[in-house]
Amino acid sequence: MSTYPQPPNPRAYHEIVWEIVRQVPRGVVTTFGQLASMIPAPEGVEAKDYEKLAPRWVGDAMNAVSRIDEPTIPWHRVINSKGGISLPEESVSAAIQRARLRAENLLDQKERVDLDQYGWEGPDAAWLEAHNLRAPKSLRKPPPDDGGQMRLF
DNA sequence: CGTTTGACTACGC
DNA sequence: CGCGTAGCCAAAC
Repeated sequence: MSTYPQPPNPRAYHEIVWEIVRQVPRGVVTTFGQLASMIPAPEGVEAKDYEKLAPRWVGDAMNAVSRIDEPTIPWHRVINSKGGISLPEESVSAAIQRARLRAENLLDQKERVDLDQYGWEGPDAAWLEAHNLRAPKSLRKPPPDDGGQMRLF
C-alpha cells in the first residue's frame, strides 16, 4: 500500500519547492526527484528516510499549488522521472499540463519529454548557495564511457 | 471524528 | 520496456 509520513513543517517545505520551481526556465523540465535532490533533509528527518520520502513531498507541494492557485509557479514543467506527466490522465490539470508542454515543444509522440534533451541543469551555483540548497542531480545521461578509448594524445 | 487518499522512485522481474 | 512493490503519516473529506 502507498502510505507515507509528512515533513515536520509541510508548508515550509512546500515553499522551498515552489521557490525552486519558479527558477525553471521555459523550454526545459525538472522532476520531483531532481527538486528533492536540491533540498536538504529537514531537521529531525533521517537522511535514509528522506531519500525515499522527498520526491513525494515534492509531489505534495505541487499538488498544493492547484489549491493555492499560484500563477507564478510554472508547475507544468515538473514531471516524473520517466519524463511523463504524473497527474491522472483524464484530469483537467493533466490536460492543461499537456497543452503547456506541447506549447513549449517538449512532448514527443508518446506524450513524454526526453529528459536527456530537455532536462533542466538546475539554478546557477550562486543562487543555490544563497538559498542554502544542494546541487541538483543531473537528469541527463552520463557521458557514454567509450571503454578507455584514447583521445587527444 | 473515523476514513480515505496521496504530481514518486528505485529496483526486481 | 513495462508492470508490480515497498514506504507505514496527515491533511482533506
